[in-house]
Amino acid sequence: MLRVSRLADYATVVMAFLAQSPGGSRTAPDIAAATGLEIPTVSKILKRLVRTGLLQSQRGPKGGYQLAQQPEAISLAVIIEAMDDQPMGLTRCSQFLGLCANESSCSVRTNWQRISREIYRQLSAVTLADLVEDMSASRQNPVVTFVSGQSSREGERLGR
Amino acid sequence: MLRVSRLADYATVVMAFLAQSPGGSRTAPDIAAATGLEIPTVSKILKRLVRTGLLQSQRGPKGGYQLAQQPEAISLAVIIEAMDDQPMGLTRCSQFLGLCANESSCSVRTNWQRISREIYRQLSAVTLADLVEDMSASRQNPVVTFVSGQSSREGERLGR
DNA sequence: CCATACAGGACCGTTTCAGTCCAAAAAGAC
DNA sequence: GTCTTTTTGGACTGAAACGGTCCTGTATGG
Repeated sequence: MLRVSRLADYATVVMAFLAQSPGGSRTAPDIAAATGLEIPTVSKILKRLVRTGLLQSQRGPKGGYQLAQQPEAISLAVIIEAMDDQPMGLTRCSQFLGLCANESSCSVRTNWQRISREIYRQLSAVTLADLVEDMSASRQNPVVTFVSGQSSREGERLGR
Repeated sequence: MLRVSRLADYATVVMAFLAQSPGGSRTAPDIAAATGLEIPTVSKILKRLVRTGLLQSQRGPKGGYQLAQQPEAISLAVIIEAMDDQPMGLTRCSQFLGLCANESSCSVRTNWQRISREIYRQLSAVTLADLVEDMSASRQNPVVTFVSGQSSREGERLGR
């Protein structure tokens, strides 16, 4: 199984809503109503997004949340990362050291690290603007290459 | 958080061991000893790998497990998939229908589906042979383009 | 001064996953 | 033919992680 946590999933929905909503800040209850999520849950997500600098907040009446940057400047990777404090990595032994005896000689581990890094790069190449964009509509100029673009352009080979 | 389940992680190690071990089958206790995992755990993993056709098994004395195909023909994606019965997908709403009210109009959901598909493709491009290969040694001919290769060659644009 | 809204942290409940065990069947060996 | 070795399938258990909730405090504007 390979999966994004539910909180990270929700976070992308929340961010997408804020990206689409017109200028000015939205309150947590507003966002909850719009996304169909519970207020405490949305609130928790919003707090983390503020702490990591993805959102700006304003207290008091007329307060609320808004994007700290343009949708084009916010990547999926940072949104996902904002939801957890652990370092990014698909497998445990590629995240933490000292879990396995034959760590030093394990080619699987080092290769998993490369793969994790590559997938992270892919997620970094997708922006909030991409996520909001309705891809179902046929377009004349498919400029955005989305996930696959970045690495191919640079001819990356997993760090070799 | 984006992570592979621990069982899937172990499965890659088990498969890597079998790929590296000389011809003939290995018993579950053998594999457990070699990988440092518990016998029941390894056994559970082996059963699933057999059921999905990645391994061949032989009962009785002189029995054991061995790869059903060449390491070059087994991808990371199928190993990971073998460990769970759920359909592949990074987010819930991209896996199952009917979880969200505004499913039909949600661009986030459809875009997540594309991203999931793309990452699946990346994992399909990595074979067991790649995983076993020691990448730390400097090589003269870096032919294997690993994760990033496949999609760039085909100029994929997430299904557009 | 009061109402509104965010901030931070603590806390609990539940699901999910990893891990274990047991009875059964198959396949050689003697 | 029987005994031993090994896989098979399922059920069961324990624990940890995660999602979700709540409470107290602080800032802001009317």
